[in-house]
Amino acid sequence: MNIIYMGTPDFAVPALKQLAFSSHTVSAVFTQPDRPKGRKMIMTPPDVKVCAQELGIPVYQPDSMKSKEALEIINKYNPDVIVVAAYGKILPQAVLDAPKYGCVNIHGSLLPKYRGASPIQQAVLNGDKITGITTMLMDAGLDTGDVLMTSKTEIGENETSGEIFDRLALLGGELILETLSALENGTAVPKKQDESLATHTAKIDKSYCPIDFSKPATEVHNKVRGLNPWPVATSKIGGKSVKIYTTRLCNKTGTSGTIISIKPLIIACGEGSVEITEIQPEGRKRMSADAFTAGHQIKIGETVG
RNA sequence: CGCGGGAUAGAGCAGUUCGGUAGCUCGUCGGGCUCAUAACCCGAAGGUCGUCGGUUCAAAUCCGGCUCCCGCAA
Repeated sequence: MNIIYMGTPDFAVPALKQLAFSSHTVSAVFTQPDRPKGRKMIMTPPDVKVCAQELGIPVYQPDSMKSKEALEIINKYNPDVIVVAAYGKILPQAVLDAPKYGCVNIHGSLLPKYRGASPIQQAVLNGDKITGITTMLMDAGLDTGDVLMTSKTEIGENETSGEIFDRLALLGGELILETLSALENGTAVPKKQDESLATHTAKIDKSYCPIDFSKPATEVHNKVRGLNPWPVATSKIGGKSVKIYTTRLCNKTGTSGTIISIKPLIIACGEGSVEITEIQPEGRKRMSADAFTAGHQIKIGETVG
């Protein structure tokens, strides 16, 4: 099939590669414009752009898909299907209607659960044991289109959003190939989503970061791994803010929000406690908890947060 | 020139104010204690103090340039 691919971050890269190396043809890639990033606000191209350029595929970065120009570019390529993965822009009806088979979205959850911007993080934050990838025919709503295929995967007790991201990105690449085959062969069966089961996820930002140690340990642990690798859960130790990258559940107990063990570094929560295994103090590099406690004067009973 | 922290032994840190013998916690190695140990005791190795230059009898420390790392904000 003749494909136009739309996607932006690293999550969308594996599927693009799989399609590019398949029997299909990716004739054009749409992605977000380059944006200033980091401390020096250096203009940085999206991961998908970098990948597409390596593959020698033309890249388009329109500010809006609602413009006439964007639609003209799409029509010029006369695509059989548009594949969308974490593109980050709303597609107007004219674009949705442009390809013969419509627009197929690769979404990082088992729809109708977790529609919206941060399905993977929310699954981890909620402590879900299972998640997956859904391919669906896009309609005008936000992730409300008919479901084509799904692929499930388990979430390990200590897995982070980043790890699930990587895994789902690969699964998404496999599933989109199967989905396109099914569409081509006419064996695809679109299923309506059960609206009563639908949930929405908002974009994650840094207001999610501070840890509340009065909450149960499982909730704290889910927050830490759900916000890893970005934006990362935070707290304060000894008056300095720290990022907490990884934790393990621990069954020791004590006054919530206090340090009850130095080696290993354990902090009591509302129920149970968590062992901190990787941490990053302000202005320092990421380090193991052992390294952190070796160089900082931490006392048992000290309050955290 | 958005604000700020940092670079010292394998790791994490102190020492810099006020120049004068290179320190701490941990790890490593050796020995001891112990039924035993990631516990405890004794000992040892390991550092051109990021880099270049300046001041000085003397610089980790004072002055200037450069490189790299990180937090905040976006």
